[in-house]
Amino acid sequence: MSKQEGTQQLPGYLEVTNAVNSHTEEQKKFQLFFQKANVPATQLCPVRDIMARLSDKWSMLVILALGGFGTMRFNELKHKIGDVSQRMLTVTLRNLENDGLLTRTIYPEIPPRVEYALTPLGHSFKEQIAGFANWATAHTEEIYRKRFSDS
Amino acid sequence: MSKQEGTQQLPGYLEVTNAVNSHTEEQKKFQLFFQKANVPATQLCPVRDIMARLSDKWSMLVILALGGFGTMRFNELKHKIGDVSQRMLTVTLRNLENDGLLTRTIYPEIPPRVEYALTPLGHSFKEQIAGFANWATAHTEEIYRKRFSDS
DNA sequence: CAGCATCCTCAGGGATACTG
DNA sequence: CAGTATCCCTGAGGATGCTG
Repeated sequence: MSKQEGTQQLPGYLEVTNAVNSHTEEQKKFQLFFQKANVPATQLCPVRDIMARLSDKWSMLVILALGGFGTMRFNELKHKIGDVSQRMLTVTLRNLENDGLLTRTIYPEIPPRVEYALTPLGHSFKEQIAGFANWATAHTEEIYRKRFSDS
Repeated sequence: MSKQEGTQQLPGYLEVTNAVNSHTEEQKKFQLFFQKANVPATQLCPVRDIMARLSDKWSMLVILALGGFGTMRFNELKHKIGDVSQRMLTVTLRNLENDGLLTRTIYPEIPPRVEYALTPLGHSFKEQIAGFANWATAHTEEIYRKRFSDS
C-alpha cells in the first residue's frame, strides 16, 4: 500500500502488477508457477495441459489401477473401473499412451490380447497422484464439513 | 504367469482379481488409493471430487495467483488471469470459498470492495499444486516429444 | 477380445446485458 | 466495483451396434 522503491506513479486504480520484487522466496516461486500456467490458451501450456490430462476422471483411475495391480488387459481394466464406458476407456488409454505414460502391447493371437502397463514415466506420475490422494483424504472431513454447512 | 501359492484354479479367461495378496507394499498402497477413488459416482468421493476441483482450469490459476501475490480483489484477479470470463471467475471463487480454500471479505464501502485470500487449507493445497507443477515442467519435454512424434 | 463408428445428450463455460 | 441473470454453443462423454 505504501510507496515502494522501484514503483513509479501508479495509475490510481491499477495496482502493483509489476512487483516482481516479491516479499518472500515462497511467493516468488508461486509467481513463477502462475506465469507458467497462465498462458493465453491459444498456445500449448505444459502445466495446464498435463494438469488436464492427469486431472481427468479416468486417467487417474487407470494410472492407479495399473499402479496397484500391474499389467492388465483391456477388459480387466474395464471391469476394475466399474463405471467407465468402453469408449472413454479407449480414449483415455490412447491419450496416456501418446504421452508415454503407459505401453500398449498387442499379442497377435485369437482371440486378441492387449496388455497395458505403466512406463517409468507413468510410475513417476503415479507418485504425484499418490501425493494428491494423500492430501485429499487427509483433508476430506475438513472440506466436506465446510462445504455442507453452508446455506 | 506361473502358478503362485494361494491361487486357486483360475476360470481360464478371468484373472486374479481377488489377489489382495499383492506383491509389494508399494502396490498395496495404490490398490488402496484405487479403491478409494473408484466409487460408483453416485456417492461422493473425496479423491475424485477434490481432484476435480484442483483439476479445473481456473481453480488452479486462482490458487496460484493468490499464493504468489497474496490477497487480491475481484478485478485484480480478473486482470491477472487474462482469459477468464467474469462468470467463471465468480463460480470458481464461490466453489473454492465453499470448500474453505479461500476467504471472501466484503468491505461495505462505495464503490464496494471484496478481497480474496487463501486460508491455511488453501495454502496447503497450493503446495500440492506446486508439487504437480514441478513434475509437469520437469517432464514436459519428454511428454511433448513423445506426443508429437506419433503418427 | 478389443476395439471403431455413430448418434445423441447435457453440462461447462463464453458473451452480453443489467444491478446494488 | 463486484457481481447476478440469460442466452447460447461447443464438446466431453454415454449408449448402441458393428468388425478384425
